Amino acid sequence: MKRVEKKTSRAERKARRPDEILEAAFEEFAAKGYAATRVEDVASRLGITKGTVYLYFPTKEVLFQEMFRQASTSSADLSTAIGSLRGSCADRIRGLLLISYESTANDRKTRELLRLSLAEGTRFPEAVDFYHGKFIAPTLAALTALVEQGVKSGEFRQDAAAHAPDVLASSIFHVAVWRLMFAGRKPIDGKAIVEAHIDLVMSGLVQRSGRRY
Amino acid sequence: MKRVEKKTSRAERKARRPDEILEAAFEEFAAKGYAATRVEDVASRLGITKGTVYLYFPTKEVLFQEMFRQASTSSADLSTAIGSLRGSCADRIRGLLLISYESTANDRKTRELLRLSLAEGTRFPEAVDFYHGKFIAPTLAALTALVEQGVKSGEFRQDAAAHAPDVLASSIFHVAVWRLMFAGRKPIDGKAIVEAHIDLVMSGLVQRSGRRY
Amino acid sequence: MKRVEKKTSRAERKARRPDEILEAAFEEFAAKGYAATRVEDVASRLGITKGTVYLYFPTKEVLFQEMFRQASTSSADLSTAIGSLRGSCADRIRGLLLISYESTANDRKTRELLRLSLAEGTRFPEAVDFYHGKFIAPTLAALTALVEQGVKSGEFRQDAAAHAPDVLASSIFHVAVWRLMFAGRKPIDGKAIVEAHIDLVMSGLVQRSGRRY
Amino acid sequence: MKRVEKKTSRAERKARRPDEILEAAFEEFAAKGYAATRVEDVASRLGITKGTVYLYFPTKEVLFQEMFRQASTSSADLSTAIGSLRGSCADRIRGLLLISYESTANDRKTRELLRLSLAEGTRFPEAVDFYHGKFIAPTLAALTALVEQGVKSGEFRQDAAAHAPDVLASSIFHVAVWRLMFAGRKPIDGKAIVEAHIDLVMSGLVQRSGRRY
DNA sequence: TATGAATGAGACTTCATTCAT
DNA sequence: AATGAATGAAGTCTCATTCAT
Repeated sequence: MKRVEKKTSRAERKARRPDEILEAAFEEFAAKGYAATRVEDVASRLGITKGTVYLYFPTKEVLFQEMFRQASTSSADLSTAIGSLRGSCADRIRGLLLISYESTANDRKTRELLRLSLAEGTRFPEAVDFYHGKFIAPTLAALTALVEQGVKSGEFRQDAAAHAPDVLASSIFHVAVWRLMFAGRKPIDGKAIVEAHIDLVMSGLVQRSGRRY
Repeated sequence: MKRVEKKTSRAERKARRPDEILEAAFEEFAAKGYAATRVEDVASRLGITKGTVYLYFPTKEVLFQEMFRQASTSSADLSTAIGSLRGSCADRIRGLLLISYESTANDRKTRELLRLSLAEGTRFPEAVDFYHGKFIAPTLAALTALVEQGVKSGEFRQDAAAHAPDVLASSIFHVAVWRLMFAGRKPIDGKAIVEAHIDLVMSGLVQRSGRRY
Repeated sequence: MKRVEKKTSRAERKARRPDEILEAAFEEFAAKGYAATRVEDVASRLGITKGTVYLYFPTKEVLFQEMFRQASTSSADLSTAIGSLRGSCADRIRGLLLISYESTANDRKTRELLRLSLAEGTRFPEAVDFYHGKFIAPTLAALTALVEQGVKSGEFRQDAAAHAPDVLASSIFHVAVWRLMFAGRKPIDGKAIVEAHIDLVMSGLVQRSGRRY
Repeated sequence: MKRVEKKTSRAERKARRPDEILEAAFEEFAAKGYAATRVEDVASRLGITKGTVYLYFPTKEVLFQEMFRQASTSSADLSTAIGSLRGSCADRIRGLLLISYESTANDRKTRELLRLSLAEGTRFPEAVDFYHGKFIAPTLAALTALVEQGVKSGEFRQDAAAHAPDVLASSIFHVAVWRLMFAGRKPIDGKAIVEAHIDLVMSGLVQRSGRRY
């Protein structure tokens, strides 16, 4: 294959190779799934040959696993963002969900990892564990903590504590799944939905003098 | 292969064959995805051979498409159930969502169709269209109608009309996706979550004298 | 591939396939060694394709092992022949060695198995065990028994008992190795050598009248 | 790769490289055969890389051929040793066979060259010629000369002259092949066998007093 | 109708060889 | 001189599809 950039030194190229390959692998696996992706397709994306891919990753399986690991890790760290939230529990929940939306439903990479988790979970259970540990668990844990705090402080209804975290998180999945299914064919305003969801759920969550619907 | 049931006549068997095969195909495709499923795996499930499958379906692709079509169609018809709802808009929405939950998130078959839509959508866009037409569109359309009616009648907040249908449907996606990802490994009480979700969103949706949180 | 014989029924063909393939595998492996033989070469010999070979043998390794096993087993059974020997110990030893010569050094198949044992013994230790069990052990065991008997009866020298079996068997290895190395390029009269060897070992090279050399 | 010996000068190292490589190649080819040996395996033995091997040998084939040539040549020169034999023909034959045993059956390197000759003879006929020219031909030629001389002088039987050289040499092949096949798994006392063989061939297995068997 | 032997295209993986550094 | 990244031909094995029985 032809040299793309003359300036890049061999050492630099070599240092970047694994990440480049992982990146290309992400694109291919996300687009076609594990089984339907050929190692050569991954290589072609970079203008290299399949042999070169095998220089860095011993098998297609490992390539997939490393790709998933890297893609999960390269995304913005939720925990950090979660730590910087301020305000009332309601405020913090809103902030948390918006962060979570941005990193999970609105971020193409994370969205595709969700697809891969669903599609390849049988063959790669660790991928699902990764996804859970990186995206789902932190959000739910933080939501649970905030909801409990809100209940304790009397800010939230007592009875809602049990399922509120799942309820709160659901619009994020909704938007993510929608986009995975319909790509650009049926566009939705994800942020507006998530905000409306927060708004509506919060109205219900917050203690009120009046009675229910 | 040995005859499984002696009583079934040849003609009966023959008449059922296509459906049996589609059923077996569903199981295999759901478990392994399109590319990783072998036509022989499908046949083995029925104790027949590859060749017989090709007697009824010309290619693996067609087998997948027919399987998807049949699996979508065999499920309970949402529209009928929707038509039988009675009561206030809130009541009918609650009823609708519970029906939708049962047929979408709580029904293994429909859940796996969601997985396949996400996993194979690139290769089989019609599958996605099917899924949308059969499960998503009817629910959203009915929700939209009910919300609009509720807004008109003053039962619901005006401003929430725009995104309420998506918000209301979210927990169903949430539960469906959760179960697809974690199977039995992280069980959730789907119905309770959906009900809590309805409860909380309704509290927010319903017109109230008091102010917001 | 074209049908070679119209008369052969499918079932007959199928029944013979494994042995045919093993036979072809023997020829290829013997000629080129394990690593240098392609499964396709084996198939081509029969006018079939590699896929067919994999219908009967799961891997090239198994093909080799089965081939070796079959080739060892298909050869004439030494033990039977050994049992039918009659006469003095010397007569029986002569008879035994001639049988052994015929089946080991003079039989192309067995000879090639010796080559494969030597060439592929590292990768296939069971092959060596097979060869030993089928060709070497029976001959040496019978020789040992006959020599012991001859020593007991006073027919043979006492002091020679220890190594006589190995000494007696030597010329067979000699002829076998020679033919493996030089094929037709340096022909030898194997039988004459083995007979001369028997003769000399029995009676001695040195002139009879006087004392030893 | 790290420098193995600090004291060795660059020039010295360079001068030795070809031989080092051939030595490493010998070990690898002997252990795995030509086709199963990777050039990189050879390099690794020396702590160098593939590329370096190609600096000295243009192809794997040439590497094998040069290795075989060098390994054959590096062994003790039979002809010299043969020339220094003294005594009766029987004595000289005994001496010759013991020398031949030491250099052929008892010397690991020569033994492995025999294996390679048998295993790779098809692909490398020159290897076989080398082996013959270096180890077999000199021994047989000397044996032939000695036997002829012994027959002429009346020391040996007339009738045995024709095949005696082959007969005399056979125990050496026997021991060599045995060791190649069974390595340490079935140890034999090679020298004792060769000596017993010489003894028996010279004097005969059969008791001396009477006539032949 | 059903079988399953056979095919052959195609995918993964290996490795001899090259060559820029 | 030495490296080792890169190539690409080649080999093992799989599997959708065909077709004679």
